[in-house]
Amino acid sequence: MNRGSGGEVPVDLPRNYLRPCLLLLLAEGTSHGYELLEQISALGLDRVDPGGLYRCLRAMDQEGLVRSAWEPSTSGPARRIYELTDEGRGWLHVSAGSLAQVARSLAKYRRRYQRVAEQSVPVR
Amino acid sequence: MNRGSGGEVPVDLPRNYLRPCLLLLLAEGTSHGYELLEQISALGLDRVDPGGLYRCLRAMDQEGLVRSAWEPSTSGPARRIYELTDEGRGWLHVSAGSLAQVARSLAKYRRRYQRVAEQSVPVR
DNA sequence: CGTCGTAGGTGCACGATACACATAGCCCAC
DNA sequence: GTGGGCTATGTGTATCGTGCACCTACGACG
Repeated sequence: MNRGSGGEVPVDLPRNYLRPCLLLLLAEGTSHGYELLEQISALGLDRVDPGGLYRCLRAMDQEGLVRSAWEPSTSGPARRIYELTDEGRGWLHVSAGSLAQVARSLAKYRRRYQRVAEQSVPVR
Repeated sequence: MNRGSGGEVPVDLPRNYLRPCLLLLLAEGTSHGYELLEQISALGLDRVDPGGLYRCLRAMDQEGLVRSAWEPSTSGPARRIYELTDEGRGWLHVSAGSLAQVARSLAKYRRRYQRVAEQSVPVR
């Protein structure tokens, strides 16, 4: 629902989807922001805003979901590497359950949508 | 999310989920705000804010996705009944496709989550 | 030198959401 | 007939997530 032309409808992922995605990637192994930025597109997020990603990581750091440390690099700027904490792992489980609930809701929507779609767009 | 206590993780439905839900309900038949408010919980939305719902309906009215008319009532206050337009029906189809894409993304997340969950929470 | 790729970050504005509150009509009980 | 409850539709406002633009810094390469 972008202004004006009734054209493209963006994919409208769940709110806060970035957080569980980052937690999941960090559950697979420690990493740093730039790398996560590249990996995250594999989860359906597309054109992730780097600023938002770094902000999200720092927020989770302050909340204790992740731990961070600077890692100097010989070739290029230093990286801040992130590691999942136990609390973050707990949060990951909870939000995975929450996302499963969202998926159930979407399935319910789909079933109901298909009923009305059959009538307005009959099989050919 | 809620600052401080890593407590409740709300279900975080897709952004703008209200719109496609209302369009779907209206595709099943004309209705008015109050009734939609009661029906919408069946789609997974829970504790929907009435104000937001009415605002959403009026916005869709202005955008031409729905048509509205006042219907006087013998028992109780008048209702504004909403009817889906052709444009709204088109929007419904598009957003249903978009939601399907979200569902695919969530499925991808789930598969990947289960891989890491198997390791940290082994089967018992 | 400039510029490209890596890496991390801020500022700001907009839109969706959440929460509180307002209004008005009808009906029933007291 | 007054007060409260249900139906029905809204407004006002704060908050928060998101998107876009922009900035800094380091190393390497030509």
